[in-house]
Amino acid sequence: MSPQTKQRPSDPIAEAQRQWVAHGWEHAAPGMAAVVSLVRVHQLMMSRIEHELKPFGITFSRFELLALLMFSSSRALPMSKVSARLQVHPASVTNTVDRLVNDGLVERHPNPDDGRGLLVGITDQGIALVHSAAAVLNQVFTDLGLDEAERDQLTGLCNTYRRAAGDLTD
Amino acid sequence: MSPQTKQRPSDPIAEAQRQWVAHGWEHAAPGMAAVVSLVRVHQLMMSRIEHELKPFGITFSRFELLALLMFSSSRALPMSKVSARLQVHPASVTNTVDRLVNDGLVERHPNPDDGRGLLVGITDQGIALVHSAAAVLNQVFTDLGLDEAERDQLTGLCNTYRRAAGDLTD
DNA sequence: CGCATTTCAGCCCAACTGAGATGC
DNA sequence: CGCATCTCAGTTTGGCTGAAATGC
Repeated sequence: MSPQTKQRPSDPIAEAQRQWVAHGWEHAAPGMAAVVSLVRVHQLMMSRIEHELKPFGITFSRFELLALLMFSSSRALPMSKVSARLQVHPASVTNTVDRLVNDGLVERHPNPDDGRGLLVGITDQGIALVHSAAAVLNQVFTDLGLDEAERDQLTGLCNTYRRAAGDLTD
Repeated sequence: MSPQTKQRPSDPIAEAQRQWVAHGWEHAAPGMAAVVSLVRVHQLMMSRIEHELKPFGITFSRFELLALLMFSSSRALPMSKVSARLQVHPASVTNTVDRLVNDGLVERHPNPDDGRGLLVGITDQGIALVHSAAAVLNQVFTDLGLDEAERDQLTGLCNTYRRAAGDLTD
């Protein structure tokens, strides 16, 4: 490679913003930067979390489902409630539950209150796994790389966005 | 369904945070809330963006690739550079480029400077598509639902996180 | 020679759609 | 009856790995 070809890594997002401005889209450039930055942070966080969870043989979405069940009063919930709480498509819940059943972490039971539905319950093995996985994840959550004020500011801005998007009942 | 069963939608994230505290993980609860909130905002933003792009027959990652090419001096880049700039795996770039070639939006050319490599160049059709799609997306970027100060604060916090994660060359 | 570039086959995961079975 | 719940089959997307082809 020729000299100068190996340029400084320089932030791809800052570079994109510069191009946006150069192209006459300066009014949209800061919004674009905000979106792409958030996408990037999401990617960094998720890959960190998935990396930590790998030894446990679960993904973050599976962890979320297990944690949800563990915290419900009877350690079991109807599929429909799981879908609503995790805000994922019912067919995706079926899919995730299938995998967790395969690994012996949850079980399906008939719902005594509604013959159409099923309950998903977490097994003892699932409970044990959530505990060890949570120990590791809580470590990550506790040391995000932001101080407490910044972390709460971030949460607050997310809430502002969610409210504007109609994701919160004001 | 019995009365009271149809509860207020109440924020699933706030609920999770309550459970975290109730379970003795109060030190990690705010970090958990920050992460899950950001994941949720990412989901909301992406589904909004993908919805806007649907009429154009492209996804956000394809849009990013097209925009990158359009802004490069010769409207073409080596695969390796695309991979570095978009921070995606080389095999994923091959995949995305395949689809774009299929739709006539980009073309592969031999790289005159390096016989091993290929250049991906955007076609006239690709340029036209980026222009119309950008018009719609810039609309979204301009009106995110945050005011300018909040939007820039969000970008700033993302940068702080990225720096802590080693994603920026300090 | 060792190294870089790119593709390819193959895998996993998550999401969605549309159809159907079952029971309220 | 219409409606809700859930599964199932099939498609799309993206991301990754490991091996091979090519040329520096």
